Amino acid sequence: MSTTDRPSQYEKALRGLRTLILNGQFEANTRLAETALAERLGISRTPLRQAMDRLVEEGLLERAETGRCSVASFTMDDIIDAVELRGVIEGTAARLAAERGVEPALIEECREVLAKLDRATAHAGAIDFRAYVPLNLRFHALIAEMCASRIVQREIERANRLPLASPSAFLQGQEVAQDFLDTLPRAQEQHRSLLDAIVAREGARAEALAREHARLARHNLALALEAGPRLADRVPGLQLVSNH
Amino acid sequence: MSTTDRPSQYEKALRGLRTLILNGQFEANTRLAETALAERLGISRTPLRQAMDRLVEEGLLERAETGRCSVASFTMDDIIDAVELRGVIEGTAARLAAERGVEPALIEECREVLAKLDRATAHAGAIDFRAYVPLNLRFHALIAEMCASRIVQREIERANRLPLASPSAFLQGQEVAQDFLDTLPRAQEQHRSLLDAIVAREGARAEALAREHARLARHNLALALEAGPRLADRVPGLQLVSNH
DNA sequence: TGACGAAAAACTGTATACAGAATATCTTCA
DNA sequence: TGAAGATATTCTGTATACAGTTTTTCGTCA
Repeated sequence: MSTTDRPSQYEKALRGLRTLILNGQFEANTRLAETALAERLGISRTPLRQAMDRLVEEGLLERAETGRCSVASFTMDDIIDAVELRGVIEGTAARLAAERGVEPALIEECREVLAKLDRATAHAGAIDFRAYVPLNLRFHALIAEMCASRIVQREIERANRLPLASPSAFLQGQEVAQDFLDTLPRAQEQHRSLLDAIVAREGARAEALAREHARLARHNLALALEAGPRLADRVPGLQLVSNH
Repeated sequence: MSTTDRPSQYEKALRGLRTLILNGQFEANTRLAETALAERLGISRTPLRQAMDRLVEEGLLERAETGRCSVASFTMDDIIDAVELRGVIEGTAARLAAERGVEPALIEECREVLAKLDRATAHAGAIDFRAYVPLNLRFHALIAEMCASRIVQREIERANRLPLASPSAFLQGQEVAQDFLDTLPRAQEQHRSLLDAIVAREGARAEALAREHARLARHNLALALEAGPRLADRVPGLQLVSNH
């Protein structure tokens, strides 16, 4: 179950099926048959069903009255709301961190991440995209840690699993789009302000900044859809969004 | 699977096990053995395991590295954070409802519920507790509906399942406690103001009011713990909270 | 007496069989 | 030709068997 053990059949099923769905191997609303899928993934139905239950929970599958599962489809509004919610919950973590105070070690690590992000985004013409993505993820994880609440942290993880809501949802395959790259320095400025607010114990400001920061993802969704179907193949899950 | 069908074994397992846990049949951190539980509930291990996975997801069970499940235990801080989060997410629903506008029929139904709640709480000395609980639940469900977002609604339902976080978590077996009954008229006034704010399209006010309203639950938690172990037997799940 | 280690028991993860329900196919009749 | 019904196929929900771990028990030795 951990990093060293070889993965269980359940994990194999979860990872495999999630990858199939996000990579667009099925059209939205496709009905999935357990037997066929189990064979395709090389496992039995038992762990596959476990994985399917989990993906229903995550929102990637929908279960009909009869028990059958189909691949979910999303509207623009769904994505917008999911991003809004992620912003709200991250904002709560930021506010609680500001209100309750944060361990200095976390602040310190966050400053280091910000410095590295600075280096990656300093030159608008030559942004180091490869470095950016994991650093960005780390920054957001640190904000979650700062609230020191396992309940809030748990819900942030969940909110990030909502389809296309995670901080890195639109950071895939967009390294070519210039108008997207232009948003990265702006995002980095928001990162800095957010940490400042938390350190200064300014809860309301921290919350507002986290929310506004999430709005960038909404903007990126619009950019991604403008870019046309060419991009839909490269942003995981994007082909499950209807009307485009 | 629906209301008319007889419940599936999985539903039987889910309901049965959840009831056992919330009614305090197990101490916090008790390890549960699947075989024994399945026998006790009169079903096989397969649907029981499904139910246990679900309860892990809900936070009522914890799964160890080895796969074993144990009954969760909560600290005061866990409950406080869960209530805070519920307030934040309900607040988002209220704000979105205000910002985006609400179908008149929903407003109308909400007004009727408020009127009935008025009647139930009008006389501080003779509060109709039996009527209050379902009406209160209905009011909160209506707020969730008003945002007209399946994503937000979904997360509200989830937030309500967080242990002891639901709007009615502390409305069980407290009909005897006078200082608790005293909070009900205050809650009702908040209900009214919240709907007013939504109708007036005052998003920020609606959000703030929903949050403050959730804080009442926190206050009730304190009251419940003050009341001592006598009450712990009557509020489902309360015996899973440590240090009291 | 107490710690260590081996054997035994119990438990979980997974595959599989089977029954009943849902779905698809085919046939019949207007 | 098209709709309706019957049959056949497929699929899901559940029970159960079994293998590999984990946990417990028991006996041994210092």
